Amino acid sequence: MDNINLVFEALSSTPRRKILNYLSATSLTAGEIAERFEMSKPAMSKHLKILQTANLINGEKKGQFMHYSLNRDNLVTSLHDFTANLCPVGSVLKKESKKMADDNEGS
Amino acid sequence: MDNINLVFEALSSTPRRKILNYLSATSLTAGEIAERFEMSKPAMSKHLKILQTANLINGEKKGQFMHYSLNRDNLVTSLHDFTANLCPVGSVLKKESKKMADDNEGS
DNA sequence: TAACCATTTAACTTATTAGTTAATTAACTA
DNA sequence: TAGTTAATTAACTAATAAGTTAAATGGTTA
Repeated sequence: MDNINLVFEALSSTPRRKILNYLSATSLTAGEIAERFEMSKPAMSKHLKILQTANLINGEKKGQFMHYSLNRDNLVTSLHDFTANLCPVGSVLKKESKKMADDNEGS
Repeated sequence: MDNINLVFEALSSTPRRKILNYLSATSLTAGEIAERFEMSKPAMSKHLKILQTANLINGEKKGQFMHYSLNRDNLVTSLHDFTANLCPVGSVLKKESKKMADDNEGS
């Protein structure tokens, strides 16, 4: 399956989007993530695998712990590429983009 | 179901994303869209309904024809809002945004 | 080594999704 | 009015997704 397909498949689940939100603050182990949900560890493990296969998160094994972190780059570029294909240059996307750039001017 | 949920649910299907691509070029009737797929009209009708419920397309009845068009605004703002929540201000999103703005400078 | 802990895999069940054909609704036309 | 066309709804089937518990894997520690 190609990447955009994997990305949208991964993002279609509310718990998976919630996982990404948790990981946007900090890296977490599989167990720490599971703690934040009312769901078994095996179920969580599947969600994490789906996110990792879509390249939206990275997993790194440290001893017996699996540390997961957000892969912002692939998330942003995937969604950006998708949107860009649907939006003719000079149209909505451009306005949105300019607005974003302007909003962040001072930071 | 809240809108972001509907949006990602709608976008998780390859045929539905393909419909959006067709509609990015021009508005089309339900029948014209169905022609472009190897799928029955009822199946297509369901996909169109899902996209409309997510507010990603608009449907307008003209006589016996149903004309569908892309709702770019909701698509772009939904994905933007989602991304913005996951990306701390001043980080990847900002770079992406600036890049987009720069790329479009001349247009 | 033996017991323990974190995580994943396997096997399975249930719910949901995506498609089909047949029937219905509504608009158009001879 | 009768027949045709466009689109949707209804009823159903098959494939997929999402969860469960039990078992396996691999690293840690007494």
